[in-house]
Amino acid sequence: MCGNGKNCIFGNPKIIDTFVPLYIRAAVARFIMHEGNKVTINDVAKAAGVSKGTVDRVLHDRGEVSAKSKEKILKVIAELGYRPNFYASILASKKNYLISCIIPEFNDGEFWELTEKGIDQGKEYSGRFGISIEPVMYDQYDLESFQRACAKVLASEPSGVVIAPMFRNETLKFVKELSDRNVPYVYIDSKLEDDGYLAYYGMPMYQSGYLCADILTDGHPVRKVHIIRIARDKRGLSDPTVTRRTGLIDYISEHYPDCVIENTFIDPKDKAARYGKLDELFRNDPDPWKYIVMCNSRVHFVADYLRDRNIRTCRVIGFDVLEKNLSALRDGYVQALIAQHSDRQAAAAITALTDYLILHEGPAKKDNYTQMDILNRYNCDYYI
Amino acid sequence: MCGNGKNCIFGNPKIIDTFVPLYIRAAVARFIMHEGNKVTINDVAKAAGVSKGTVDRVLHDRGEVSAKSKEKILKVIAELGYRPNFYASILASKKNYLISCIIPEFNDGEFWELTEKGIDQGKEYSGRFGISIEPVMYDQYDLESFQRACAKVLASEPSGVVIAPMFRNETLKFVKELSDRNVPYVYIDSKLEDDGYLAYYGMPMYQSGYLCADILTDGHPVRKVHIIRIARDKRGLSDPTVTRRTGLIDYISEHYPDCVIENTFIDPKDKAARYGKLDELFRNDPDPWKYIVMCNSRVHFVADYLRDRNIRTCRVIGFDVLEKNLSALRDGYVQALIAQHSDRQAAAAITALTDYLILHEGPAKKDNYTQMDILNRYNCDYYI
DNA sequence: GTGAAAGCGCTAACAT
DNA sequence: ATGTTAGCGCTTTCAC
Repeated sequence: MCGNGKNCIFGNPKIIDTFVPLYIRAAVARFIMHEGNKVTINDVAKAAGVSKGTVDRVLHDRGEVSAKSKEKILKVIAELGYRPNFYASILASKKNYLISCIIPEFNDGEFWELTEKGIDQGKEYSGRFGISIEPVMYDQYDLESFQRACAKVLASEPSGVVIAPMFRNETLKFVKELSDRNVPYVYIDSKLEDDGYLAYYGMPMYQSGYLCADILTDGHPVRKVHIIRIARDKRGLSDPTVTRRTGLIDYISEHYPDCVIENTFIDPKDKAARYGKLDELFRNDPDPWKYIVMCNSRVHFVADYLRDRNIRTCRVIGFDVLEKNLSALRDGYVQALIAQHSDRQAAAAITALTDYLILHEGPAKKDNYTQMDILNRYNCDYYI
Repeated sequence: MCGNGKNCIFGNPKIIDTFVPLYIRAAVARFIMHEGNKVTINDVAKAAGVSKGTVDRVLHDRGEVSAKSKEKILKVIAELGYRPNFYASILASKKNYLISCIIPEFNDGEFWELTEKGIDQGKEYSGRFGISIEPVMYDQYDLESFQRACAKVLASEPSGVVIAPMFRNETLKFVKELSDRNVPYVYIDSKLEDDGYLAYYGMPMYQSGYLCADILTDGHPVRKVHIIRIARDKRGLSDPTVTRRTGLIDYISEHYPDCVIENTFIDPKDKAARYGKLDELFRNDPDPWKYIVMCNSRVHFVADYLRDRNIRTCRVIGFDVLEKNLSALRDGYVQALIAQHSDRQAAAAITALTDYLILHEGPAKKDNYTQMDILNRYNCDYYI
């Protein structure tokens, strides 16, 4: 269970840091992996005057070693700049690592589909190192479903967890348990305020709202901005787009202090009601040019309405590369999409965990904000 | 030398395709890599009634096997869905693979620096599989320097080559030689019309020009577009941006048939002359608003001029994320940059070659066009 | 607490 | 042309 063990020398890079002078480490790191003269576990054993078995025991911190031997071995390891050969390790090991990925379930063409693709990409990588991946889905509108997912994951005793959190409190409880068990976890999409995660991969939400507002207004004399929002039937959910909306609103009030912001709530499941709301919006806004934005991935709802009503006097900005959004973009009902590679986020999360488990190396950066991609009809076909 | 050998079963996926029924392959592919019951070389040997040694010989096509045995072994391999365990393979093998990367040399902050970073990323990956990387630079304005680079690479007998071609004819000669030697090669940045490459990673150049024009004009009533170009002292070079310029010009003539396109050539090495040219441009164009574009990565030349002359009545679009370009973007002297992840291109090229050498798997797609990223002051800080 | 030894699946040198 | 065998560096019993 190295990699999780606090005292495992690989799990605790500081130990190596303490012993190995930097100039040696740089050199060692370069060639230890494969070139010629590597230091092997045998060399260490000899130099420390013990057997491989004992070295292996301290390497993986599985006890049954005298303090004296341990100290000696650690010292020799540092002096020689020994690094384990993970081919040999994997070959010889019967271990079966498992990484569980907890994400919302989805229908075809929805946002989380891309994340799942990323999980598959990550699986390909982790698979090479003998690590298997188990996706565990939950209903993002159902707290109990999330709890069940967490319980299931805990029961499977994973070596690492990737999680896209939607329920704040429950997630905090869950990751606390992971921490207690020394199971590393990585946030994707959004993160919480705890500090125990190995890494985070997601979009800078506030900035994405700010950027969105800039693209929406685009220097035009905008007097009113319509934010279309999803009417959520359930409460208690952390709204994943508040921060984005804040960025949007901040930009508007900074650059267009007189501009009015109007919220319209639509029902994703009731087309008639949705159209009613949008009709109302168009009836009440006298301005011939409308500026419309959606802060989530469902801008295709607006596009469908505009297509049906044959309205082309809007500037519409949305988020994410759903197929429906792309076709709205191509047809000119949406002027721009702000996209993110949520597949890469998921893949990066798995890669980070894999490297942590196999190489005992944490990611270079803990918080990784992915780039915000601006898509229009001319570059969207080369996306992904 | 498997992976290069034409008859090596891994080098020739069709052989496997022929023998293994699809439904078996799917199942096998899933678990062969690591889960429990793998088929080993021993199983194959037993089933074929020969020894491991013989199986290994046909696996790597190193001859000295009777046609009969070979046939039998191939059949058994297919039936059993045997796939080699590459940990064991690497562990036991003394082979030293080398991938050479031929790219233009550069100064700090120039375009190719990012490519070099990508090579380092790729190296990290390939390094794990015991493959070393050697970058070989050439002067992109000096044919002989390129020839020397090619000769050097050939002399080092690489197992694979990554190349960013600038000299068409010489490159064609070079890759012909590689093909003859069965050395796989991958193009990055741009590619040639030969067909022997394993993969290509680069930007869709024509489309990038088209996109650029769209961003430049942005719905404004544009009457003249200034293309700033680099005065090249040497001839015989294939201009890497012609195609991009064509895309740009096509867009303009399609959307702004009356718009005039004016070329201005500037000298990258002579600031005074450069400023003279630009002064002239500004003197001769009566329009207070100017539309300026550069099709290469040097738009910072224009930005510097505008900064010095304190001119803010231009819409300027350029390419690529040099530090100088980014600061021009932040300061508002450039309105947008069209960027590409040339680091990822290089890394992907190395990954593709690595997988080809180790796993004997070609890339999913041969031609890989990377996305075109639109950068403005609000999203550029999250790029890379 | 520690050491010895038997593999993991493959490669390659050496016999035959 | 084919079989045998000694490793590659590490993990994991099983003795002591």
